Amino acid sequence: MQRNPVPCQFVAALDSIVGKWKPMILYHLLQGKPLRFNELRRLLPDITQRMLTLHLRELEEEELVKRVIYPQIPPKVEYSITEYGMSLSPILEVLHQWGASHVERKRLKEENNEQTETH
Amino acid sequence: MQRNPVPCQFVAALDSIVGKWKPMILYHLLQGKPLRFNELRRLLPDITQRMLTLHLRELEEEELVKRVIYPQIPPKVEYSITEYGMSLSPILEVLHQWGASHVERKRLKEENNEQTETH
DNA sequence: CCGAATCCTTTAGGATACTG
DNA sequence: CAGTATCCTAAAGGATTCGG
Repeated sequence: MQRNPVPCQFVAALDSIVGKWKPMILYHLLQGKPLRFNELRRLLPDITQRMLTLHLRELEEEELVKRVIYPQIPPKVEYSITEYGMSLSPILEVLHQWGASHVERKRLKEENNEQTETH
Repeated sequence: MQRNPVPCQFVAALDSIVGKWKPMILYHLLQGKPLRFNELRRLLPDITQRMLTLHLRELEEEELVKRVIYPQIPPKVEYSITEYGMSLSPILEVLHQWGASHVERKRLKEENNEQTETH
């Protein structure tokens, strides 16, 4: 996208993670236990079937997530993290850390604002 | 956004970084040298004035970037990374690393595909 | 149970022209 | 030089319905 050879790598990385639900899907799968479609739905209460399918397909496409179909009636499909997907673990870890402190920082700031406003 | 208390921190972090040009703006400012509006434009050849303004305002809003106006004619404005913005450095570092290897991985895969197809 | 298909809304981003 | 203001397009995401 960008001529500049260095920063464009950020974009490549972010493309794999960005998507409204992708970090959360990866987070849950990184716990190690394979999850079925409806298990993921329950873990992500607000996601629609369509978005879950779309995001899982994209993650599968990039080989971050593996899809295993058990030929049964009723059908059973399990999603799990791939070995390559595990390499995202440090990224999500550091994102999570920073995000938590960022949220806390914002919260503290709001508190201060309220106090100075009411006095 | 999400009830689940843990993964939503990712979103908070990503919101600060995501945006077509934000990682690159941050990357350039993290070099340490304050940059003027048009200097940033030159570093990001394809960005429009509008998008540069918008993204800078958002980064400023989150106190990741500092804006200093020198009251002169012609006007001079300098953008620099804040101390808080520097805390993003490890994140961008790890994203950059992973992104680079991800791109390389894809490239190798394409190469293999071409070879097996032509034979 | 695990989706695909269709249609619709919202948001991000871009093109262009103008200004103190 | 460093922006605003307007208008427009494309892409992401959501709602709903249908099917093996």
